Amino acid sequence: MKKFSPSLFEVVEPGPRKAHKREILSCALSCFNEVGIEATTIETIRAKANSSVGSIYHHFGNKEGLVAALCFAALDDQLKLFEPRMKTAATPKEAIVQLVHSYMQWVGEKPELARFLAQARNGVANGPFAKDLDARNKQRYGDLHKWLAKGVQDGLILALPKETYASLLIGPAENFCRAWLSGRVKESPIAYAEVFAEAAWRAVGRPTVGLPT
Amino acid sequence: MKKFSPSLFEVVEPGPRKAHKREILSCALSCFNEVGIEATTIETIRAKANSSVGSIYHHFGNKEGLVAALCFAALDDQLKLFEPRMKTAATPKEAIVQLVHSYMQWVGEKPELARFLAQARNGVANGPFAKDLDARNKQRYGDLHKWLAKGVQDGLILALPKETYASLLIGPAENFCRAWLSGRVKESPIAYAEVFAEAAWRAVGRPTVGLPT
DNA sequence: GTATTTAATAGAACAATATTCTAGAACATA
DNA sequence: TATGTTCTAGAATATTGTTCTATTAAATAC
Repeated sequence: MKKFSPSLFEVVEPGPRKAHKREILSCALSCFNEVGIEATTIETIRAKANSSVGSIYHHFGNKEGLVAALCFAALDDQLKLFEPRMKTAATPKEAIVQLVHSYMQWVGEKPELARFLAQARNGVANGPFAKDLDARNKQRYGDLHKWLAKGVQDGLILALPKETYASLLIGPAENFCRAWLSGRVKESPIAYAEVFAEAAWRAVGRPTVGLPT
Repeated sequence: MKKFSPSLFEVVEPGPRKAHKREILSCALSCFNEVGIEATTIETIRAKANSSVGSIYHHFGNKEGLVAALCFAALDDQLKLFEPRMKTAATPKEAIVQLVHSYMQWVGEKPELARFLAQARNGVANGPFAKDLDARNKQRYGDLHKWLAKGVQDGLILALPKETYASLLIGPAENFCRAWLSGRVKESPIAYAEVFAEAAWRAVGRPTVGLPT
C-alpha cells in the first residue's frame, strides 16, 4: 500500500489531465512489486486505481504496454541522477566512479522502481518495445564511452575488448543490487557504493608502477 | 526447432519410462526460448511434444512447476562443469579463475539453457520454489567461500565486505553473458573468459608491491 | 500368472484473465 | 453552442491456465 512521491510520474505524464493515468501507473507499480508482474491481473490494478479496464487499455494498449511505460519511467528517473553526474566528471576515473555511485544510489533510494525494473527489463528487451530500450541505452552511455576511449589513449585505462567495459564496470554493482532487492543481502547498495566504485576502477584502470595508493 | 543432446535431461529424469517427460521438458525449453515464457501457452507445448494437458499437469503440476523443473535442470547441468573444476583449484586465484571460466564456458556451450535461465531465474526466485533455489546456491558456493576466507587470511585477497565478493567475481561475467544471449554483443563469452577471469582477480586480489606481472 | 494398486495419458469441462467493443461522459476547440 | 476528440465505463468475447473424469499402461503383490 506504499505511496510514491507525487512527482515521480509527473515527469513522463505531466499535468492535471493525466492525474488518472499517473494513478494507474502508481497502482500498477505497487501491484507488480507486491505479487509480481505475471500474478498481477488487470482487474487487481483496476480495483486499486478505482479505474476501469477501458481506461487502462485506452492509455496503455495492453498489459505489456503498461509494463513498458513503467519501465521507461524508471529509466528516465534513473537518468535524472546519472546524467548531471557524468557531466561533472573531469577524468576517466571520475566518470567511472560517478557511474557506479549514481547507479547504486538510485537503487538504494528508489527500491520500488529498481525492483520493478529488474523484474521487467528482460521481458521488455524482447517484446515490441525492444527498439526503444536499445535507443535509450545507446545515448545514455555515449559520454562514458568517450571517457573510456580517452583513458585508453592516455594510458590510464587498460586496452580491453570494447564490448567488455560496460560489463566490467556495472556488472558487480548490478549483481549486488539484484541480490539486495530480492533480500539475499542486507546492507544497502549505498553503503557499498565506494567499494564497488573502487573495484570498478581496479578492473579497468591501468596499474601505476610502484606502491599501491 | 532445435533439438538438444539426448543426454541433457537424462541426468534429472533418467530411464526409458521418463522419455515422454523429457520430451515435454525439451519442447518447453524450445518454446520458452523462441517466444518467451509468458507468451508460450500450455497448448503450444502440448502440440509440439505430441502430449496432452493431462500429462503435462501430471508431471509438473502447473506452468510454474514446468519452468522451475527446467530451471533446476539447467543449474544441475551448470554444476556438472563447475564442481570438478573447483576441486582442482590449489590457490584462491585458481578458484576464482575456474569460477569465471566454467561459468562463461557453460553459457557459451549451452546458450539455450543459459538464455532460459536468465529469463526464468527472477520468477523462480520469488515463486514457491525460492527455498530450493536458495539451498542450491548455498552449497554450490561453499568451496569458493572457503578459498576466499583463506585468501584473506594469507594476505592474498583484499579484505572486503563478505557480501560483496560474489558480485565482484561473477557480476561482470554474468552481465556480459546476458548481453550476448540477447544479441547485444557478438563475441562469444568463451572468447573473453580470460579477460573476465583476470578482471575478477584484479577486483579482489591483493596487489603485490612492485611491477605488475 | 492373475489381481491389485499405482502411474501415466487423454481430452472434455471449467475458471480465470486478457482483450475488444459499444456507448456515453468530459473536455477542447471553433 | 456545435463539433470533434479524448477519456471512462462495463458488458461481451476470446484466450489460456487448471481441474476432472475416464482410460490405458505399468509395476507390485499374492
